[in-house]
Amino acid sequence: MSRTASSHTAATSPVSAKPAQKRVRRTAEEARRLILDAAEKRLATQGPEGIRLQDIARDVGISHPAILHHFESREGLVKALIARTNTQLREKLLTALGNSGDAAQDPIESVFEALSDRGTARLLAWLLLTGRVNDTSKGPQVLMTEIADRLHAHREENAKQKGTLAPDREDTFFLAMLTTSAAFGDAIIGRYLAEAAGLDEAGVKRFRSWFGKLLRQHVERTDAPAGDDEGK
Amino acid sequence: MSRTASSHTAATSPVSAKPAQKRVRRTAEEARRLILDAAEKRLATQGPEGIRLQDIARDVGISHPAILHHFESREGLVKALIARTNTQLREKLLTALGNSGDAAQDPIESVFEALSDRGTARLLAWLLLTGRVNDTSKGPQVLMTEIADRLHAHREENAKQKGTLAPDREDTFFLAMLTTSAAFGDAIIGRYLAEAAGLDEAGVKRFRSWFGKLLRQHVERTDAPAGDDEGK
DNA sequence: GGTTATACTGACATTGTTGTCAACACATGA
DNA sequence: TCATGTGTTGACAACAATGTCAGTATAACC
Repeated sequence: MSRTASSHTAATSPVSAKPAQKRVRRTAEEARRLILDAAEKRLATQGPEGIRLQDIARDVGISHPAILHHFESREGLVKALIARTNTQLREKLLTALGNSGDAAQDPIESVFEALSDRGTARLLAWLLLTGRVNDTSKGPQVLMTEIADRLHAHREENAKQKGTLAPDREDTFFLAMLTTSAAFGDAIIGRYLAEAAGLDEAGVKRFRSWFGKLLRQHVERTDAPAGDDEGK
Repeated sequence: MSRTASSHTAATSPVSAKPAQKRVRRTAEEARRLILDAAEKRLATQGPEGIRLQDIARDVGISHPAILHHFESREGLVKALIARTNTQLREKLLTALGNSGDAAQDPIESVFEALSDRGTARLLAWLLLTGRVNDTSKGPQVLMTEIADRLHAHREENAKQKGTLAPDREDTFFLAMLTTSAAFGDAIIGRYLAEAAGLDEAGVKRFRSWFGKLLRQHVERTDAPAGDDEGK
């Protein structure tokens, strides 16, 4: 209640010698970037409870009100982090899939790569688990449909060229769904599974190409002219 | 500092009329079960931040110190929850896979079923994301290897009966890893993916059997005598 | 050099959450 | 009916986390 407002101004008077007041001042953009980087790292390593303003502030080397200055609130920081992660993922995936000309040598591994890089999937998994996706941006699920659409167009074109039957649209969606699910699951439990199975890094890589090959074989067979065992 | 210890004992004296003190008293086991149920529900819907003693206590209809009485600390509650979830999952999976005689009609769907039931995978995903698995029990990754071992034994036996080549051990592990990863990922993002793809409940079911078929075809081809395109 | 805008800080308020403690109430058995 | 064990509670302590605020320091522009 009784506000002792004098404490601050009183302390400003030259009590002792502390004139070396070198304060770092960044541009707002730079500061936001650094804060988001630190938050992302904390989140990826420690989970949601790792996003604490004080800790992040210490990581960056600022005081925690500075974070509030740039992001309004903790929730604002989280939303900004979601937005940035989504756009980053989008760019990564789209360039990885669409840039390399036609067939995008191995889409599956690209997806895994993009998601495992920096723990993006872990981060997104958290956002999905806390149900904070519908709010800000459209989220990864929309990205998945975009990619599925591209893939399907590609398959249809191939079919037309070869004169074979166009594949079922749902089949392509299932492919995309499986890949996305597997990538997310891999981000969460992959580490433990590999460890339990006694796989080293090369083994994990083998697993991914095994998966890629599995899907490729499926596509080849499904898109083949003689769809003999399609019905069963 | 100065403890006003009198407040409580003083209030006990008959100030007004409140003799209707009906207090519910459960067995310790029952109380623990109810508390774990409530915690599980909170965790599945709201994430780790949803495990708050006060909230859980309100859900059960008790006071929060009662929880501490049964579980020592919040962390103790979490560990008990992990342990229970693991054993439940273990029982569910093992009965689903091993009980139905020989081939366990469709192991993949059983795994999905077991993991999606009650949000078990969501719960485990949390525990994995927060890195709280190595502590208490062995966790789902060990369970995966057990299942993989069973599956591999089954495949080897089949191969011996048919006189074909025994499949690569790693192939079976990859099958198990993919299934586990996909199931976990599905638990997290499956809802959103299905929504984005415009799938209803029947569509989700189709997806799962599509996946099951994909794996079955792979097994059939890999275990076939003529391994012609195995190398590529 | 002075003015302005704003990134930034220290101290504090506020709120929420875990954990402690003494006492209470219900069940069981003597 | 009394004694004992223990499930249960309200009040409080201790601590941590977010958010507020007045005021400071730095960069840019005049």
